[in-house]
Amino acid sequence: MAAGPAPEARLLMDKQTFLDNFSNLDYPRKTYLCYEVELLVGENSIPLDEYKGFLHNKGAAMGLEHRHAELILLERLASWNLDMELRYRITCFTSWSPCPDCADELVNFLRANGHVYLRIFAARIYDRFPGYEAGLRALNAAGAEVAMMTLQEFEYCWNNFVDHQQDEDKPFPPLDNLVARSEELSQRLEGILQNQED
DNA sequence: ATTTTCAAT
Repeated sequence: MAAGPAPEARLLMDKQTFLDNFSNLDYPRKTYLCYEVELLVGENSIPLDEYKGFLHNKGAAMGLEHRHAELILLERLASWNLDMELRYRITCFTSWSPCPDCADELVNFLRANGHVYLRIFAARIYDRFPGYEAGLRALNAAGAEVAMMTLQEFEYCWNNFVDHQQDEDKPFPPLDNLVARSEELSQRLEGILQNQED
């Protein structure tokens, strides 16, 4: 077998895939999720690059199982067998915020794994199903940070998860209205999280 | 200028 890439070489996301799926001005019918893990040691955090990557939901090809992105993340997490004696922070950048069911699953995971802290930055609010607000609040109440992606997170993802070999493509191309839309969504999310409906 | 949402609310 030919020598493969070094173990630390990770697959990066195609530029256009990122732009198409993380744009907060569109409504793609799939979800991408970038994730990274840090080990928390005292006041410090150590990036664990072997647990850095991205995934997307498993679609609906006839008869095949479909699965939301968050559930795939939880499967990967389980496979890593993170040390229960240590503390970790998982940061996700997801193109759609978690649906109510996925929010429940994440809450269950957090309850069972007190050594894992979770941060979720979403490009858009997935408000298709009733209960999405309560789901986001439940996540928040379970200790997860839930926020919208701002320009800072878009740039971070671009620099850390996206393949832009050519120099001319290096800086994140600021999409029209992306920042304004992000601010709008952040205000809306803040309202959702502060609401005490349930 | 528009559109609408990880198949199946």
